[in-house]
Amino acid sequence: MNTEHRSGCPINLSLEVFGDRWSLIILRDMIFGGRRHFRELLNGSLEGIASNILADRLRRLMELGLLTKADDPSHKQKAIYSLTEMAITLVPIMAHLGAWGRVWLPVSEELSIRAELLEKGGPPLWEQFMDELRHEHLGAPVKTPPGTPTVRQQLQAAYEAVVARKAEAATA
Amino acid sequence: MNTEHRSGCPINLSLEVFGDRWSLIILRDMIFGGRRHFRELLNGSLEGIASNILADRLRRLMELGLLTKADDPSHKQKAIYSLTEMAITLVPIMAHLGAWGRVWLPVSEELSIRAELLEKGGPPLWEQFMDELRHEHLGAPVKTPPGTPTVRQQLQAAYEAVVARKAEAATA
DNA sequence: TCAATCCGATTGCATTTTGCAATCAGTTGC
DNA sequence: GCAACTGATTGCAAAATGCAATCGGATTGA
Repeated sequence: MNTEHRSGCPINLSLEVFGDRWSLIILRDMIFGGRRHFRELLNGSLEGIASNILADRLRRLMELGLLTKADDPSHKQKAIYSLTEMAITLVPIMAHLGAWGRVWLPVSEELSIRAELLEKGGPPLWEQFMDELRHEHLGAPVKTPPGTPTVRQQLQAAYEAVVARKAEAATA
Repeated sequence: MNTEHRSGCPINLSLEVFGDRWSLIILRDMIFGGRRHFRELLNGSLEGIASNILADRLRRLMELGLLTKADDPSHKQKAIYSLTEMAITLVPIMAHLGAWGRVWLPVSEELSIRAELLEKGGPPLWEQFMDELRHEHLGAPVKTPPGTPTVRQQLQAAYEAVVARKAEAATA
């Protein structure tokens, strides 16, 4: 990892981590899309990341301590990427960024419903989501009662409801 | 302004605004450093931005609606840059970014004291700061009682106290 | 008056980063 | 055996960045 920094300012250092057009997109897809494999990130990305950029950013995010990589026991060539605690604690920042974008930028309705729910849920919902991510990626024990729908499931259901409603409105 | 977007996702759109190494640095210096002129931003920047990059980013931030530019009545050549409401509402994101960076990145003590105070102050302090910025940049009426120290003054005083303490410790 | 300084930029140029398409060698399922 | 899929790598053109020098106009100080 490169240890030369422009300054010791927290905002500058954060920007040295995320100050590009792809790193946060990859983390978004892992956090909200549940993606763990190279191909899932490559083909599932709405924005169409190139494979060389994806490989470079995954390597860089590992060097920075935001991701780890492990072998997939089911496939000798597959790698599973996991979020570290450092990356999981970005959830509140993602929520704020989404909320800000929803107010000021030309977001699409179906893609902003998740941001809306996250905003309305506030810190308690973010904490629940972070616990779920710790379970998925770090093997931490689950804290929510069994049977509780996961935050990602709730967000996904809301997204699909909007898509279905818009499809119905279009055919009606 | 370019209206082609990679996707309508709020996080992606936010990244299209801030996904570079300088835009947020400029906004940070305007918000926390109170800088309004080209030269102040050019020479005051800890990270050493180049003048052509600064000119390009100021133009871009104006196109995006985050800044406005006006003539300085005291100097026919000077331009005054002002934050818009869109930029002022970034304060909570700045606070979160600073808090995250303080935990996970090699920040310097004197440059992270502001982030620490902003974090401890929480949303009420952010709101007070945003009101002050609305007064400075948008001409909005002040809401705090007269005589109350401004948030920027509080942050600056804390910064200087750390610098003074470290200087004393170094000579002792 | 007049030179020095400051103002917001602009220019030229070398380096670095990015985006895109094609390709790679090993693994898997059939 | 063989096509499809795995995580990447390579080559190359285009764009962004970094740096130093410079611009014409405005202001300042002697």
